[in-house]
Amino acid sequence: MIPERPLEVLKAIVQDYIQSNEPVGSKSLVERHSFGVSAATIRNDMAILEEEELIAAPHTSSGRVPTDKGYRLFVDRLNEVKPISNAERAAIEGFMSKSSDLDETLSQTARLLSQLTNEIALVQYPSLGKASVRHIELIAIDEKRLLLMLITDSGRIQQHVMEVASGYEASSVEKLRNFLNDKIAGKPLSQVNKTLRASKDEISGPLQALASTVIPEVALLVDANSQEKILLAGTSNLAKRQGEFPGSISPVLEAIEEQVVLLKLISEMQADQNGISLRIGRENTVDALLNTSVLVSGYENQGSEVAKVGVIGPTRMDYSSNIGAVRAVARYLTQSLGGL
Amino acid sequence: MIPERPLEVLKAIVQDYIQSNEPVGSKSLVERHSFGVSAATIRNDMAILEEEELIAAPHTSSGRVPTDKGYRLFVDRLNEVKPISNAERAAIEGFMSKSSDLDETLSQTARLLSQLTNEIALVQYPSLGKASVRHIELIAIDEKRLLLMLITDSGRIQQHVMEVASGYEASSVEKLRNFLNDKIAGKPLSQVNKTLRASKDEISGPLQALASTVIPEVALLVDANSQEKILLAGTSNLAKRQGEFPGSISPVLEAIEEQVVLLKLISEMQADQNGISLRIGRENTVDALLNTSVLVSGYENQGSEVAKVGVIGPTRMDYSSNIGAVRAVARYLTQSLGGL
DNA sequence: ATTGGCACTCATAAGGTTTGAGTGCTAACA
DNA sequence: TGTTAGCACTCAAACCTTATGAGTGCCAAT
Repeated sequence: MIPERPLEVLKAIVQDYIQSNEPVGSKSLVERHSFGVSAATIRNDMAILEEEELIAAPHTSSGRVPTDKGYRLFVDRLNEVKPISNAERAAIEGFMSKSSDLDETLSQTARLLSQLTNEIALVQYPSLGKASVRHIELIAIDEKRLLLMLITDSGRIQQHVMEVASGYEASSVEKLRNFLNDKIAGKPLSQVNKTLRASKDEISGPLQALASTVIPEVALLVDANSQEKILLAGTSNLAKRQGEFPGSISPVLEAIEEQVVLLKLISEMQADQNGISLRIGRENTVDALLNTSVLVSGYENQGSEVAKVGVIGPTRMDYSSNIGAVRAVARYLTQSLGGL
Repeated sequence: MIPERPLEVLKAIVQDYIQSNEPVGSKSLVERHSFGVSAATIRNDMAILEEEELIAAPHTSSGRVPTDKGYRLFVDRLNEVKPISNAERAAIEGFMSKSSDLDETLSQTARLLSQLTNEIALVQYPSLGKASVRHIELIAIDEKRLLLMLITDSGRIQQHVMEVASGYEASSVEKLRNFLNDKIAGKPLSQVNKTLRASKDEISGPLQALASTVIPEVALLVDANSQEKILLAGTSNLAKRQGEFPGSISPVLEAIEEQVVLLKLISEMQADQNGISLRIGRENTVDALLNTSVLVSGYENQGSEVAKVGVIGPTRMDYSSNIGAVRAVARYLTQSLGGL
């Protein structure tokens, strides 16, 4: 068990390092914090912390830097989340214009969060695992093409233009639309395909040709729809803060552009009691994110968590502020979706 | 008038510099190219080029680097466009899967072009200046909300969820939809608002309440629709090639994220006889793009140019290959839209 | 448990020197 | 007139070498 003061020292080290991006030494620590003991004593404490691998020295006889484990302990036990300032609250409220449009709301949220934190913000589209079909729409575009739309109760709208054998009747389209809605409106997405397959045979006559073209496309759209999707904002923050990154930033950018990896990562993350989850440095299984922390919070729609929103930044990010910001934004987003 | 050999020297300088990213000197020039004259002679030629401000020396007695003016002359008079290789052609054809979906096609195009050139690729959404309404759709989502969709003949589909006073009738929605389509289907976007305003009074009875809510939203959607939009891909290429950039890349990234600026820029650009337009370095009026070149080509739909596609990269980009790639991709895109 | 003291380390900065690619010029040459 | 060899000159970059100083680790004293 680590005694009290060394933990305070760790806290101070994390704070100073986050602020200065310089390894911090015993002397500057006693100068900037009032421990009431001498530098030599702090050095002893630091030796304990190093023993525990909570801090490390970039090279012999330089200041110390928190390790991933150090940040972890800091976040879990020492960090007080900084509530967002009034100015920030105002920014959030002003920014989150009450659009009824899901796409707009989400992309605004992403931009907002990236501005608030100066990190890369990510917003995951509401998961469709539990979503169900609200409405399916079939619109004739021209003689050869139909527009197929799928609207889910989470507000997500997906569309796909499909080609069909020419020469269908306007009335067939309408009939098919009604048929489809009868069958699958209200049904959870996961059951749509099964239901469609089962009811395929109910169609007969002139509709059949059209139906046999359209139904597979519906299935495709449902599949595409259950695919998760992520929105990013503030990628230029990374470039701006290049200096704060050990090594090169380009693998990070690449990993982030690779949405699949990110999705897998954040879906694995388990929320703590505050709804926040955090992966620090190597805790991310992804190699390219070795030096980054991923901080996300779930947001809700209709009472249950549907997806995540958060930030990605260097491990030495300002956890206090960022956790506050992410939490606040997630809350506002939930609220905003509630009204939607 | 600049004599022949100095021009050849300029060409060689541009090529070598693009390849090596190092200032190029007289000696290495004679080594790598067969001018049949000595380094001293080349030096004389270089003096002429410097006189004309086609090349410049980063510092006294170092090699020379092309100026913007030098690149310009190179591109206009010396450069042979490198036709794309078979491998590249195959890549393009394979990549451009024949999706009927405009969004998909464009974002695929952007990714493709960024991979082909290793630059940042940009694709402008088809302009709506001359586009007309193909279809307008009004779909009931729930008691309080309608989904409004606008489909243009360029294939662009725009949607907006709007809130309406609850208690409308399903039949009213249908009537209003038919009314709207009667009025504006086939009309150019620019006339939609006027037409709607003019025909507002034709509506009477129970429809009126609904119409007065919906029509302004249609107008909004039309406006939003005529707003240009740009798609970017390969932003991480910038980070990767950081070293090739004088100064910092972050202002560049910021400028690029600021779509308005980009849009203005590319809309000002005039195509040459090959359909290609190019701004080199300072020719871009935007300060942040001082060290970048913007290379775009128009692409067509239904026989007339609708928007642009191209790349952004350092002034010392490989113009030969990039022009070829942009041209090819623009052609394939045109073709791909034709079938759409 | 805490502290002052001290030897030791090592990255970084500062200064000095070398190196070498590259230029500009001139005088000779074809 | 165009070309060339030759040479003095320049200057960034590479390479030393030498402080400087923040920082450590440890020990003996408190």
